[in-house]
Amino acid sequence: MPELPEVHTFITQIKPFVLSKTIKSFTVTKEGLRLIAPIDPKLFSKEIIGKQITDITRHGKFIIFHLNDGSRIVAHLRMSGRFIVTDEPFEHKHNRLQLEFEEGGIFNFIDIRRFATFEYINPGDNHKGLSRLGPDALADSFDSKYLSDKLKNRKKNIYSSLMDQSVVAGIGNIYANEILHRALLSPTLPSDQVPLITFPLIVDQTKEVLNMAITHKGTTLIDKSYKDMHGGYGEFNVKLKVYAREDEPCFSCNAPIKKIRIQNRSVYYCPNCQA
DNA sequence: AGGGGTACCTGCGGGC
DNA sequence: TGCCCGCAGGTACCCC
Repeated sequence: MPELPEVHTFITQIKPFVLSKTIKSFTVTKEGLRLIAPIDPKLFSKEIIGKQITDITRHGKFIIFHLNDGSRIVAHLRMSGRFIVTDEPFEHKHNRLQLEFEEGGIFNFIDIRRFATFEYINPGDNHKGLSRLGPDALADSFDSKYLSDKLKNRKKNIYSSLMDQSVVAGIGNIYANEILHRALLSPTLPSDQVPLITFPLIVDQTKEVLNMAITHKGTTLIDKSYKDMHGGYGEFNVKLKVYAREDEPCFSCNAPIKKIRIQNRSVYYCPNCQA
């Protein structure tokens, strides 16, 4: 499940094969239609063919392909999306859409569950999802003053606040669990009751966990749903301290890790360390 | 306004 | 073996 570090890894891996290349053709399968906007493949093609990809950036988990006329393609991998760039057509049951380049190479967007998105945005136009985002979790503007101001009147629990993309962009379930463990905070603590002195720790641990995960090319869980572009697995799972460790001993205090449900998601924490 | 619930999908593992 | 159920979870959108 791609969160910020996995998204970052995909961008880094495809950049050398995609940057400054010109789009020659666009194809989408019938099942891939629900990913794209505009949904008419002919219209989509018309908007992007002949344009050059000048940059690929990221805000939270959104991926932005910048085209040379100021237009953009905004993509989101959601739970199961991934990118693979190949020399030849890539046969895969869940290969939903492809961009072929004049200079050679094919960009493939694989997505088993078809929750991912791939949207063309005209120059100067807004993207709804992007415009709702708070600062990127790795941006300098995400600091303890920002976070404490943002949360001081929120009654919702701290776990939900960290997962709220309009508060901070890029944190998903796995890393929210890990960040709270390292900041010694109970996931159920109301945001407005987080001690002021703890905010620098939350911010520091957020950046440390995410940067560490980037170094390890992301997290691959037992179900192996995440692979990088070369089919490699992320290696951060060996560093996970609470996520998916129900009943296993806490590495700090040996107490069994507890699993609870918040907002219909599995949340893991040490009831002793994170009191 | 803001919070809660649910839909969107597919694969997989567990229980019977 | 096979079927059914629940789980995985990011975001949009509905409703109250």
